[in-house]
Amino acid sequence: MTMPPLTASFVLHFGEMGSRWGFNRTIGQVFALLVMSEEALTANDLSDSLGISRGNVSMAVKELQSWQLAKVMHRQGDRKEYYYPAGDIMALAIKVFEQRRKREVDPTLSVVRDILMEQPATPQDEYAQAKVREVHDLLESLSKWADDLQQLNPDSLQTLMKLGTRMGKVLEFKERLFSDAAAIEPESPKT
Amino acid sequence: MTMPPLTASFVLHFGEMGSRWGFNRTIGQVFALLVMSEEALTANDLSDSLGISRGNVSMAVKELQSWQLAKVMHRQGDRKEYYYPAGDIMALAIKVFEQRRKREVDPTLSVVRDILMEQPATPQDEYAQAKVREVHDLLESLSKWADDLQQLNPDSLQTLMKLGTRMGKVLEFKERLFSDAAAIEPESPKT
DNA sequence: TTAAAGTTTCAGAATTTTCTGAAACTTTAA
DNA sequence: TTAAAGTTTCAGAAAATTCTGAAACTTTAA
Repeated sequence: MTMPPLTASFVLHFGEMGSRWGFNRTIGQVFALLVMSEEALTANDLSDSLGISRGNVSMAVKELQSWQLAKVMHRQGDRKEYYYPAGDIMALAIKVFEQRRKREVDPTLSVVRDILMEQPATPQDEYAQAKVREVHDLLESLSKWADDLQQLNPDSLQTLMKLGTRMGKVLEFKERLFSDAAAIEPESPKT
Repeated sequence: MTMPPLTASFVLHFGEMGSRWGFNRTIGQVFALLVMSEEALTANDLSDSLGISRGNVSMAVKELQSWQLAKVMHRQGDRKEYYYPAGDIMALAIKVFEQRRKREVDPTLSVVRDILMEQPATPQDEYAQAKVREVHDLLESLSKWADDLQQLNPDSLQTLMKLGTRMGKVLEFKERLFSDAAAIEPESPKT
């Protein structure tokens, strides 16, 4: 089984990008090939098309299933497992995001929380802890925001992205109002 | 020069996370240490504190400067270079995002565009190209959105993140209106 | 039961990435 | 000029990651 040319170039590129996207070359290639294929593929199809070992394919599909990016199906009277992508492009992208946050943000958030529980031992530690708190606050709001966005259905997400700049305009206007108010009543108590 | 304990644990963690965040352990550690330090640090400070070679530090600070995450300063009557973080936590986070997009999304967008220029050679290629187009559209709106967000000043960003869920509610409401309208006038021409 | 058809595992090989440290280079000032 | 104080480079060593392929395992059906 050999890949049609356009598929091949996409698959190869996705393999190269794999490591930047948090998975390795093989996983990237397998994922891309599943997405590009109209039909579900067997482990042997993948192994042949990509020229990688059967064992490697096995690890890759396992990993993709753990990322919830691929699923398995069976065909009538056929014992082989057929792999296919777990949803449309949008759904897959959302899952990749979700997983990356889990791997990239959550562990840091947890370490950062532990550090904030500690008693600072030196003045430098006090400074460090203040910085860690900033990191904590930022990661936490980021994380919450991502949660919120993920609750949205894919269509709302699309809408939101299209909204883009206009959203920014609204916010800036709102903030200008606030700072004007502060300038007018400079001696009002801080709340 | 030895790091105070809280700093040390943060720095070590950041080193471990380094690779997931798109840079290696050393770069992660150097960056974290710069952020945690009240004073700017010399290459030797970094090398001593982190227990890594002078050459490695040199590469790391170079890389951090190329990411625009660190800057150099000099002190009166002192030839050494002193490194410090290029902005507050929020500004640094924004830069990390920007850089990651540049490294993770832009190359794919470019490959994807090339593929869309090609003439599909087989029916499979046609299917593949349709999928690639979906990927393209998604990446492009994502990229545009990120651009828009980056234009915002840090305070607006904070506000936006805090807005979180409520934003989603608004959008869902808006969409409900749309689909209701469609249900009421099912035979109206599509525009 | 047995064997055929398939999947998974994992030790070690291959590859890739990172790190060291010595040598080369640069800058400053005497 | 020269040398001291510093920085950078890069070949090869070390470490980490990925991949292979043979053996072990599982499932199904005759």
